[in-house]
Amino acid sequence: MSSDEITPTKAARPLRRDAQRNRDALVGAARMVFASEGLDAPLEQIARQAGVAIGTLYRNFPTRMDLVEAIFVGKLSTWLESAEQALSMDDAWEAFAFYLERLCELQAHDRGFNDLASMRFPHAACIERTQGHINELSRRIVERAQREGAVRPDVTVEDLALVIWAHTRISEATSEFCPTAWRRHLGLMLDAFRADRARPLPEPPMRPEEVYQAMVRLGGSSACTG
Amino acid sequence: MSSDEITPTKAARPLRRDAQRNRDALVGAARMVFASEGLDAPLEQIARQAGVAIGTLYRNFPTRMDLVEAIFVGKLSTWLESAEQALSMDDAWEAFAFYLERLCELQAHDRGFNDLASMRFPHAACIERTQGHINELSRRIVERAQREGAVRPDVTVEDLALVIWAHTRISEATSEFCPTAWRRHLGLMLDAFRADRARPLPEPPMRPEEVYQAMVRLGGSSACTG
DNA sequence: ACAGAAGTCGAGGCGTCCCTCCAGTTCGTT
DNA sequence: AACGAACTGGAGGGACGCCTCGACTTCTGT
Repeated sequence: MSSDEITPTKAARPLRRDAQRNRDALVGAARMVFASEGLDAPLEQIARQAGVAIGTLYRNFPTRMDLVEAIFVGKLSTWLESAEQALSMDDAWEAFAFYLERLCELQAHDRGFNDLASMRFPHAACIERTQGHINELSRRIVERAQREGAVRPDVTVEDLALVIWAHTRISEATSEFCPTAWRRHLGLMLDAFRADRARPLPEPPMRPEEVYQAMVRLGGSSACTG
Repeated sequence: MSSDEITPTKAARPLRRDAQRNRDALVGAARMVFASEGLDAPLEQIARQAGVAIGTLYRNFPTRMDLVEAIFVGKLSTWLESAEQALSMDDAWEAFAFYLERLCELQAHDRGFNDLASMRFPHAACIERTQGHINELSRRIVERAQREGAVRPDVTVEDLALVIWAHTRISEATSEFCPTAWRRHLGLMLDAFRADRARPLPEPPMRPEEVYQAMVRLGGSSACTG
């Protein structure tokens, strides 16, 4: 608590060298398996691929979500950084489009991240915090583009959830035989978001809590007990 | 083969009365369970809800797909009829919009149909045939609207698959807390399809076989062995 | 009312995945 | 080199879902 400021909870003495090796192998295996199978992949498959017994996995990551956090903090930061980068761009429409494209690209080849982006896990503090932060930035990206008249005024950041959900399923369907199909969908969606000649929408936007609840609900399936 | 022309295969003598009652109960239960849990719902849950033992379910419907066919021929016909109705409408854009709305409405409160619409099952002849037919009509709906300049010329019927997939996940996410959210997504997509707002798309359309393969792949998860 | 065909039940074998537990091994320190 | 703490393997119990099978029950035609 005094000298090392990283991870102030858990004084966590360094792992034994063999243990560290195993942990690394597990993280590597989980990265691959989650990417191809999604967040509810069998943990035993991950252990097997890491060349380690199941007990060792559970020792290092008592819950599935611990493993998920370990894997995805990085990619979640990348997402966040894309949002920041977008906000630093000059053209607000370019920024908006850039941001969505980046996000979809991150989702495109990783079913695990795909799941993660469309869910919320109230008990995974670290992920939760980042996602909240990202949501703030997303809102600013949308609002800025609206102020400049590039994005239609009747959408809200909640509508981005629709894009994320849509993208999830589309890339699940197409990743194998037609891995760039999502770009076409995104192109259509971008046209939908443009301000010029927008027709009134038949339905009010979701409220933020509704989106949150919906994402929690999706997360409920992958045992996320914290 | 001579007198009764209905279901020429399977001379199928009528069921015993109690057996018919059980079969009906199973169909009813399956309708409910598939609607709320999707096509991969546990069959034992269906049997339980029908007040019948699992063996009886298997006697009536040796494979899951037999049950699925029994449940969904009706809804599939409704889908087909909506397509026909659209083709009989005067205004091609209205027809296009009407058709998509109808389809999404059918999907909206039925996770089973939701699954079915986004998958193909090569071994389920009856479903397969109807879906092929629907696909033909969809193509004509799109092309007519394009000929009249209502729908942008760079889309194809294959792009409707994107709408279906998108809708699948969106209604899965929102059905509980925000059950009309899909209308907003559909509104956006319709704007995306309008001819007068189109920017060039970044990606060519999928080819028909690619869509087919993608849908077969999605179907592979729910044991569809015929 | 009876025989036999038709239908039903549900236990049980199989497979998958979850997670726990502890005897045995390996590491790092002295 | 030797000790104790840290770590590991993997058997095993529990939950769930699939599907089969044969003893039992119920219907229906005569």
